Amino acid sequence: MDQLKQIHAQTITIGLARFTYITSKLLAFSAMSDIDYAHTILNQTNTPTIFDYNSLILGYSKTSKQEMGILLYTQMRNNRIEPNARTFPVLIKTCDCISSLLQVHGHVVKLGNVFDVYVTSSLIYMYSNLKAVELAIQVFEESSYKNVVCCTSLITGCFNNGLVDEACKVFDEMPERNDVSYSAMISGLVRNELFNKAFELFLHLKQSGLVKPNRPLLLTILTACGKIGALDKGKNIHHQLLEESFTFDLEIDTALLDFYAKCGDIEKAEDIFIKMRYKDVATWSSMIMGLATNGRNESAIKLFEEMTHKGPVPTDITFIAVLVACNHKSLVTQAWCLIGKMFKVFGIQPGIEHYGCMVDIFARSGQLKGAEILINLMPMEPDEAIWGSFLHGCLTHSEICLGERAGKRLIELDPSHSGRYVGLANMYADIGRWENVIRLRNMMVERKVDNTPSWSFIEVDGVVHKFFVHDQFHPRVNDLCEILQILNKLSMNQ
DNA sequence: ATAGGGTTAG
Repeated sequence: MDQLKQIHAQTITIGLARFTYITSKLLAFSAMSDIDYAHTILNQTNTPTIFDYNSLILGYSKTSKQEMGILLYTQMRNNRIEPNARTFPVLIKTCDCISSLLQVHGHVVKLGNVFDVYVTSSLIYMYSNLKAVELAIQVFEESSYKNVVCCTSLITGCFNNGLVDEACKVFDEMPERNDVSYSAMISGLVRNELFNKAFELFLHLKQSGLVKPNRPLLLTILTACGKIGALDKGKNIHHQLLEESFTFDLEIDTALLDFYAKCGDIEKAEDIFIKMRYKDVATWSSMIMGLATNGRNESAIKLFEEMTHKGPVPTDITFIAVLVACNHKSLVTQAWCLIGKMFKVFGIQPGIEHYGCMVDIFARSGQLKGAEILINLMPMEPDEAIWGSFLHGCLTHSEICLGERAGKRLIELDPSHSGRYVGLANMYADIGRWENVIRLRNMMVERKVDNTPSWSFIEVDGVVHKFFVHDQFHPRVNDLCEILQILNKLSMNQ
């Protein structure tokens, strides 16, 4: 950037600045790294062109000052500079609410001659980004020319708004696919927890050799392996990353660290952490969470303290990680202090996960009253996890009345929610009040509550095995039950 | 002569 400033100074000294394309080139270049400097160049230009505005709006679209896009567009039009087709893809990217996007979309339609496939794909991307996926679909359907980018935009948009079937349909029907569209498809499946489908498609891609898996795709697959604990599969990706000689950078190293930690190889994760030259807040958070979920709670808390002294500024996610460690050690006061510190020192508003951790800590340690007060005080609607912690705490500390009251109130609040019946029923079952369990089950049938059961899974030799509660479908269910009994006995004797 | 869209780690 300093060099760029020198060049800029020189163009002014030797009089080159009057050649507008030289100044424009400087502006475009600096808009990528120093937006304020780029804006100064625009302000110093006597007759800014459409090139200058387009470059500057693009620059702002990549910063947090999104609102500058519309502002510059207005200023540009006041200066009687007409926008062209290249103005809109970048302007659309700076729209931070649906009303400004609708307004910009209106301008595109009104001008007519600026509507092209770049504008279409940007509109699809931005409408779905702002949670208006129906409008994205509408733009897509009304467009006469749909290229691979438009289709990919819509696939991502559908996936991010829960429209899984629609995303698959667009992918199946698109005439041409490249590495980015495969990447979008597979990462969308992973985000929607359709891991088997994602791995199937990845395998198909590798075997067919249609397109080469790119860096984002390999990172997505690695993350998916971590989420389902697929150690061997993930190790393969690790090797592939080495073979592809992608430069091992912050993102890849952090993804690897997180993957090994999630698969239980905490030593390997620590090894990567220690060897990393550049670590950012995601790296630290990942390591703290890895230690906490692997039972190394003291180390997690120690690492967090080290981070506050000489590491990057923690985020909301870092605090979740250290709260998990506190939870495992029943450090009620310390957890409470951390949440206070998070808000007062770091200005981070507690989210539902932070409240969730705290309720769980209270409930586990038997402070059910504290947990109840917190649930009533929290500014958002408590979710399943929070009520689950509370009910479980009521049960383990024999606070049956409190649990019963909470469970009943929950069902009244949302009679169509199966989890609320199941939570209370599980509590009755554990204390042997079977008549109440049966009553709740009947109530669910009468009220036609959708009761899709929960499930868990494990990957063995590349196959994901899925289990429901009391599921007897697995071919080796007897062996599995026998092993479970042995494990239960072992943990009882400890 | 200069300016545009889709996939990516906690």
